[in-house]
Amino acid sequence: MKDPACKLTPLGVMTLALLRERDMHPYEMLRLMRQRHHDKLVPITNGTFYHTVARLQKAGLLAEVGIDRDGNRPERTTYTVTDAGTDAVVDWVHAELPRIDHPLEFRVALAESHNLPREAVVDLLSERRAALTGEHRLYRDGLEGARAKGVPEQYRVQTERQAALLGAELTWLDALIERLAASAFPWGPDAEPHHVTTERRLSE
Amino acid sequence: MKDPACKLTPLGVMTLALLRERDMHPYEMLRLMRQRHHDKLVPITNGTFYHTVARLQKAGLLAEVGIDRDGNRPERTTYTVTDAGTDAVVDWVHAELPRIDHPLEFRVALAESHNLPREAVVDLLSERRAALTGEHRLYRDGLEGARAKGVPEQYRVQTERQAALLGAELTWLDALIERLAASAFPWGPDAEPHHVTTERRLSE
DNA sequence: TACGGTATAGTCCATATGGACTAATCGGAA
DNA sequence: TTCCGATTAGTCCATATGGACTATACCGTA
Repeated sequence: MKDPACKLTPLGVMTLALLRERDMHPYEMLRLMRQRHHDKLVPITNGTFYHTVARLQKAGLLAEVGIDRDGNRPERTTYTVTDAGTDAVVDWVHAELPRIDHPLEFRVALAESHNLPREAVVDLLSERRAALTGEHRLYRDGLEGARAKGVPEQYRVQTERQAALLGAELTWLDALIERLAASAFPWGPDAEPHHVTTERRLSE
Repeated sequence: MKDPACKLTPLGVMTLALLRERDMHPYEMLRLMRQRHHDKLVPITNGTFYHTVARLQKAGLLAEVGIDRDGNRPERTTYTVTDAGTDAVVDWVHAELPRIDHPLEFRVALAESHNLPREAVVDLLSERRAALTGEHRLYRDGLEGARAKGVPEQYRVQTERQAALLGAELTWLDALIERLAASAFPWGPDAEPHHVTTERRLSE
């Protein structure tokens, strides 16, 4: 039922999400993403990006809305996101938000989680917290066992780090869920629409 | 000078590192890595793994040492790591340990850092700490600015998480560097050789 | 006016990845 | 004995990725 969204890559999701703000041509999306440092979230290279756009179009998740030409520069095709594309983003976030493998996917899902209603996000993040707690215990037990068995510390540093980071993530997650559930701040695209880009427009 | 090691993938490094323990055939490496949960560190799929071995062999980093046959099952080629392969691991860890982009690569580098002498690791991790501190400040400043500009909290959650995790990593890293520098525990493969696998051997 | 550098807007290709598929053998139950 | 499923040991291919390359237009300077 929620199957067709399975093939989306993180960059694909970010592309669709960007187009929800307004219609754009590919190079403009590239510039925007880089200006907003979204390339810290996901590696964005030219080749991958243009391929992604082509794939999304073939999948019917975005569509051309016009071709304009500025001066004598190459034509630029402007794209818009389709209804299927909007649904795909929502479904993808729904699927990735509770998962604890795929750290990269989670970051993107979290960044786009405002596309879902507050209660859904609280539920999905609680599910994630449960999984994370289990994973944390697994690591701590594993380390305990290794220490007991006399595995030297130099072979455990990586696992110790992982356990420490899992702990930190749990702390952060608990705080977020609590604030979300208590409605400590507004949520949802209707509540506070993404403010329109104030930077100088690209063409003009 | 340290150039030829540049093309190594994380899985390639782990493969070479495994072969430093003893000669093995590919399927045995696969089993061992999975038994040791190295697939939590790096995704390990069949296709990728066998391709990786082939690539390493073509690059001269590992070499066949014999083909045996057990019963009537398919032949298994046993591999060993070459001197070039050993150097490549050391160079790769040297290059990746101080870097703060490439989180996956860092985890592998950390897991294999015992291949380097203690002082080198202290230096490289200190370099990493400096970079990490800068990144952390960047995030905190960015968040400060966003808050000042009135960017709604729902659009900042991902960045807040990143900042929190950076903080946790700094804390962990400081502790590790201090203990390493103070020689709080043994270090280096000569100090405490990796204990020989106690599990039941595969063939026999 | 010639000229070099940067911004625009991509294309192209070698390589890496994931996962479905193959094929033989072994062990145990009916 | 025969059949079923798991284990062993990979192969193969479609797709994704990174990064080098192209080509034009604009802008400031000498």
